[in-house]
Amino acid sequence: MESVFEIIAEPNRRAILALLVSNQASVGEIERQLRMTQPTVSKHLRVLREAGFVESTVDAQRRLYRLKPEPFQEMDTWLAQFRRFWSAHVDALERYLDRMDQPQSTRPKGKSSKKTSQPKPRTNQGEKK
Amino acid sequence: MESVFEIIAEPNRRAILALLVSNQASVGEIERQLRMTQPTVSKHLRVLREAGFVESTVDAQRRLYRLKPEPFQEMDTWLAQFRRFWSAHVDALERYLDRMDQPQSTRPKGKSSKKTSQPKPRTNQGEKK
DNA sequence: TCATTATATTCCTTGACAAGTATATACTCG
DNA sequence: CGAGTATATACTTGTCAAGGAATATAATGA
Repeated sequence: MESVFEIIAEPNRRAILALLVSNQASVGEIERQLRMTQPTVSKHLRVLREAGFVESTVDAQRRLYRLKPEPFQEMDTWLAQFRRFWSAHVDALERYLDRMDQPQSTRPKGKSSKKTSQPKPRTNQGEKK
Repeated sequence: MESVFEIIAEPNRRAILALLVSNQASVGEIERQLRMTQPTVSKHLRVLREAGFVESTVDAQRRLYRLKPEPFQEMDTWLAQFRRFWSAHVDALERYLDRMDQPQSTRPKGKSSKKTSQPKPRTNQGEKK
């Protein structure tokens, strides 16, 4: 359980994080809102705390948990290496759809401001099993 | 193995994705570059393919694998709900560091009451929105 | 002090999954 | 055709994490 990716692989932990994004919450509040048992909530919160996703402060007998930003930034950094790739694909899709909108011979107005070069047709190929 | 988050929880799969971001590659190339056994590579590629992270085309006896954008966009969408939160924190940290840079007085002494401290060295890079 | 509330922890069982080994499938070329 | 190459799959095993039940710890208030 070392990486941030393993931490968020667990659905209940993602639910807890999504809950905490709007407000801090106590264990009992999380327990009721997400309909999980109390030990389950506490155990997931421990994992999240040790991974730096949340921190807690004491309020009488309660403990209030709230998000910490660092692991999210780390995920975003990892994702960034793919961002250029996928946005290129989105652009290609946009150009394709733009062209579909136009009658095939004449294309009077350019909606997308990108370049309209089309060097390579997509390899559209089926999968089998 | 349902969600995209479980897929990328596995370090070898993340390595494969990171390798494919620059170029498509055959199973054998992945095997050599990442020093994994061939069945391990094939099995991870199967998982990645079924989850929509990669697609393959046949080139003689080889199969060339390349990335597909959709799951990355899905991750980005999930991450987006936290982005407002963490950028607010980055802004707060920046303001704090800006204030530290000022040689001015008006330094309140003991300010924080209860907080889990988090030592963070400042990496200097000025950026404003 | 005791009772109550809130949370953390321990023990146990179960299931998922990753890797290794062996084998199967598929394509190419002589 | 057979040999060689490239990839996929089957089967087994070890590890590890998630959840349930019970219990421990801690703070509050009477």
